[in-house]
Amino acid sequence: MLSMEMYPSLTLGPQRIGDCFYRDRQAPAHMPLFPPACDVVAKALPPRLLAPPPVPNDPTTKAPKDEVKMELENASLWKQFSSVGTEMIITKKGRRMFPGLRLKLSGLNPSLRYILLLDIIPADNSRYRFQGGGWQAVGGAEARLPDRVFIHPDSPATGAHWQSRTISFHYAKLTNNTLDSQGHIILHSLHRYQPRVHVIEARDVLRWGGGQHSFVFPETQFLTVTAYQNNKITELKISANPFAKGFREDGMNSKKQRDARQKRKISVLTETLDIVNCDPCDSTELLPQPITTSTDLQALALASLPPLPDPSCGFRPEGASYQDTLVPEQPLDLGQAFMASHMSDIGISMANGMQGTPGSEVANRMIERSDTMGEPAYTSTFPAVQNNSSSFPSAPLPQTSSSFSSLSVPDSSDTSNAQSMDYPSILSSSPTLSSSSTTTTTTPSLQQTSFTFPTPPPSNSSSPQPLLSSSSPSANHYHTIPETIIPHTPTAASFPAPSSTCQSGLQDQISVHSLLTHPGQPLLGESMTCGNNAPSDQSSEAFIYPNILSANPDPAPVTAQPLPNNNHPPAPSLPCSLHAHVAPTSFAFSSVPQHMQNRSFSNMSSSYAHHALHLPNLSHQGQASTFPPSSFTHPSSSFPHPHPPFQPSSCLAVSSSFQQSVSSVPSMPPTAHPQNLPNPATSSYPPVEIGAIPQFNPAAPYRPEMVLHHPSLLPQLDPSLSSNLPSSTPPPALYPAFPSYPLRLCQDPHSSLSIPFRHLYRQHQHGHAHPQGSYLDMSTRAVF
DNA sequence: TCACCTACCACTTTTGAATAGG
DNA sequence: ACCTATTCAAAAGTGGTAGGTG
Repeated sequence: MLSMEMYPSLTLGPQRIGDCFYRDRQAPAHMPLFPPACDVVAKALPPRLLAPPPVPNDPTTKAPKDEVKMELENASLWKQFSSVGTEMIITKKGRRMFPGLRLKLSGLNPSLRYILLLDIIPADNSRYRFQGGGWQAVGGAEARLPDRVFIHPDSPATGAHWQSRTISFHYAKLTNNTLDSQGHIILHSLHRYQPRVHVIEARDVLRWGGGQHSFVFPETQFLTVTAYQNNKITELKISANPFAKGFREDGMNSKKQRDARQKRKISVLTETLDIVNCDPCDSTELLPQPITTSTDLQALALASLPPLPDPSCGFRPEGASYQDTLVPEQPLDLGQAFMASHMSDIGISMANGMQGTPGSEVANRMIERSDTMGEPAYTSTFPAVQNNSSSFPSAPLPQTSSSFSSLSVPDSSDTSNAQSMDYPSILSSSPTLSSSSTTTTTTPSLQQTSFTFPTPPPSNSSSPQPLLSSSSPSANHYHTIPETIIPHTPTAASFPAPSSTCQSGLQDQISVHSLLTHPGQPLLGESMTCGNNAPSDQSSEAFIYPNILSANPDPAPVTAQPLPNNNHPPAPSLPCSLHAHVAPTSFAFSSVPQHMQNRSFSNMSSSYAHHALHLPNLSHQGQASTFPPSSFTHPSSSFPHPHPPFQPSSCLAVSSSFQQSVSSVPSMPPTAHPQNLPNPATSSYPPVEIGAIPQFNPAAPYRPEMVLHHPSLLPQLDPSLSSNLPSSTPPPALYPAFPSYPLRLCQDPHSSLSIPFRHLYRQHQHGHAHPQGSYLDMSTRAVF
């Protein structure tokens, strides 16, 4: 509604998800979601991003911009996961993220309209494998995939709208299908990623506004998997995700229940067999054996189960193997109770012939409870997180644990803090809990420009640590990338923690930028520590998700305030910011013509359509080599330091303009190695780009007029419009775009921005829009 | 042989249409 | 006739798991 009012011209205004969905359904699937138009969009976007309009004189925007803050509402939940090593399932059809990103925005101008985008960039250039209870880098990352951005379904909406509610990106889906046509965010399995949220001011519905802010929450980093590797993660997901309720101890789909069902089946079969066959053979084989243990029973049952009883004999030796697989763990996991439950179950089934008797259920539950209670592992493990015991036993992290433990600052006050928290209790809380816990908000780390945050770690809060613990360590500081950017050496590191350390100022700055831009690097962590001494522990290789929870307590909402890129370069960090900007800018859309910058989005409505805009590799990769895991600072190492442990809660504030963060990375040619990044001068990214940065370049090619009056978008929705765009003239790229996805830009400034939205709109109308949000494909693939 | 991916299962939650009541 | 509340069924989201693939 609101949106509608706000954007009268847009018939589709910000709709409810349901509405979008409905439309989608209505629309025949015949339309490809990402028609060429998407490319256009992508093309259009980047440029704009790169050079956000200065809008210096606009009083209305200024104040707010500076204070734009974003908090991660469910930070505590994220921290719980990150302490163990967050894993996200990706499937061909697309899988939602859990936990989802629940954010609180503040500092926006209530009257201005903003677009919220979510993109996910590689956190480093490695591929991982779960070994020895931990994640370890085992090689280089795979080729980049098309960068897609998920547009929050409410976009565009006023600052008042965004600030009046919790912003959730839970509708965004992740897929490993490189040919995905649904617009889901495409990721590689077994890679580490960092979600980013961008707030873009849309002064006019049609154009990008001057303000762009990017936020990164280190604790939201995750590894993509097609099947969970870490049992602790599975437990956390089950306990916190309502949809997985069935897998909880008391759920009907719990291991126990499933086993019980299986047993029942078996028992039924066995009974049947007994009855039917009454064959001595069967009886002797099955029954005689004392069903002392559930396992035995199962084994027996299983053995007989699959193939119907052989006339000759129901029991099959081979079955043993089968049973082994099934049974073995139960005792371990569940303990006696479990076994008992089985026994009871069996007994009942045997006696009654079946299941489901209430009594048995109750008994089971009782048992289960006792199991839970008794099960130390779960609780202990969690809490232990901080300790070595950590979830990531693996390896190399040796000290990490110790270091982490030290880090973990027990903030008594901070209950939210995972560390202090009782894991079990946490678990018990369901999703909602998350929300509650979520109350603890974390602020994003500044990515680019602003490094204002050296705020001391809030003590309270939640906190803690992000996966990146490594990165986190420097919470307060924005680490820039370590001076020495070491080529990534995948093998060594187990989750390479992003190096938190930033050593040199310049580099730091750069690194910061690179963080954003470069996936390769641990975004956050590194950038966080700018300048400080953060120890860079390159050794960090070892662990990825340190158990740390967090040490830092600081709740405080250290809200990251992204610096408005536009107008004000963060003074303090200026140098850094510059680099950061520069690099990014230059590279990202170097090719993009400036005029592009001015593009407006014609139809925001389109966003509803759920399209994905492909931004040419915004985030990705470039990085890869840049930050070798080794380079990452290991949190553990860092801990000892003076720096307060990174606070997860505090995010990196990336105030930077969206463009920077976004653009920079993507554009990096694969070839361009991170190594290059660090040094601006040397870097492949020409300084020239700097000018492009609005903040720095007042004269930036921002042309308000173009943007301002946008004719109603609807009229332009016509698909044909896209054709109008100057198609792409591929702007000369300063930096070769990622090979796979060459960036093509639109020449026509006027149309360019609008196109994306038009496209979106159109898709929405006709394509398979995503009910829950739009996706922008930032990369222009030949495919499209 | 192993690591990884896919499809399917059973379960739960969410969503929207249909219906009933005021 | 209109609006609101309730009910129900379908759709979608979950992790587990067997089987397939390279």
